[in-house]
Amino acid sequence: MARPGGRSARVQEAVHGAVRELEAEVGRDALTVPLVAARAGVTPSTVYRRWGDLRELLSDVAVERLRPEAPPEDHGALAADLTTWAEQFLDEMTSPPGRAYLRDALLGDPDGNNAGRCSAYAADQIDVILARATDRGEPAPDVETVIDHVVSPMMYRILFRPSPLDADYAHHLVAGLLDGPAGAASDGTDA
Amino acid sequence: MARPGGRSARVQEAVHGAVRELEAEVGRDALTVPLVAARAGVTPSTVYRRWGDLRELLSDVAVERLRPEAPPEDHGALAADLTTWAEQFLDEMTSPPGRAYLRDALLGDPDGNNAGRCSAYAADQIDVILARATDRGEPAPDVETVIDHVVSPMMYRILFRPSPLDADYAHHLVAGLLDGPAGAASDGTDA
DNA sequence: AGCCTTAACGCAAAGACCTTGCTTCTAGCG
DNA sequence: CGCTAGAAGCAAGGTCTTTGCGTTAAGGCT
Repeated sequence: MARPGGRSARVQEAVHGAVRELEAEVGRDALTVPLVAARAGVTPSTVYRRWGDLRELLSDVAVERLRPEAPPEDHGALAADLTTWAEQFLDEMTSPPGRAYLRDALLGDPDGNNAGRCSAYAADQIDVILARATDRGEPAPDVETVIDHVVSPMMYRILFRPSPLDADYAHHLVAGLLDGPAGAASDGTDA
Repeated sequence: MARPGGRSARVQEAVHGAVRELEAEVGRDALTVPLVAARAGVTPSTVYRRWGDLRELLSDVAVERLRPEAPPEDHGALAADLTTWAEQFLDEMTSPPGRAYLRDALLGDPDGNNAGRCSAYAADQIDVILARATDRGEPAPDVETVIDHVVSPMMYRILFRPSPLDADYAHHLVAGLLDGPAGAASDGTDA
């Protein structure tokens, strides 16, 4: 049984905090379970039992850091909202820490739950943007379409390509989506 | 200095072979450096010195397995070639072993070389398909455009989404590219 | 052909990490 | 207030990882 309010929660917070502190102090590559456990004031076996592995622990912490802290900015028009969001998203994810968190989140993730959460964060943000557009009466594409045309290409290039990416690329993708073919209509994409 | 033809090459082949054998015999999760080394007939320290890490070794082996073994099939038309290739690509990558190799390849890859190689494999295959189309006189999109519109969405969903993917999705992506906006014209995408 | 140079491997010891059985603690419940 | 069970502490044992040093062998040179 989960006991969210008790000792378990305190331990989890202490361990997550220890990871964040030590990442800043000694660097991500120098982290070890015994080190984190000592900083958090728990025994290593506690960490191993709860997370099973340093990578899974780092994955948990990384996902926390990838969670957006605020809803996307409202610029009064779909194109501006999407473009700004995509630029900020790309900027965050291409930065060295962003890449590191992304890798960690994907890496220590046997069942894909954390990866799914990352994807859901982006989808939620996009959903807000599209809902605003609909409220304004603007025609808006489907969330899945935005993911296919904007999020996926950025992620693919971040993960697989060494070359750097700039805001122009994000702009180009959004323009290709909105000015393009099925511009504002949903096209029934589904996974 | 690299000494490609000598002992180094034999050791590398023996170790790679040991990984493939043991993956089949005991499963990927049961692999350890000492185990692989013993099977390959080398000492663990050799593996640690050359690869540094079990993950980097697995990454190397995984990239080898992701290399396409033959040029894409020629069906006499761009749409058929791309659709067939995308379907086969998706099928390979969504299979449990495909996902595992993909994860391993991305995972133990500090400088992104292996990820870049994976991306280059796909780009090369697409390049062949597009060159054929051009030779036939068909209008063909840019490689980068195909990557943005077809490869990236598949990869994103494989890596970040738990839901299964079928051939219809690949078909849908190719159709969206060719029937869509810039259908056959290059649009100058670049990383 | 035979020596030289040097990268790469083998060996072995030391240290760090991971696992696991058992005990103790504490939050929630009757 | 006592009970129950999930979670943490403790400690020992085993496995993995690192590292220094000697040896081997591939490639170059005369």
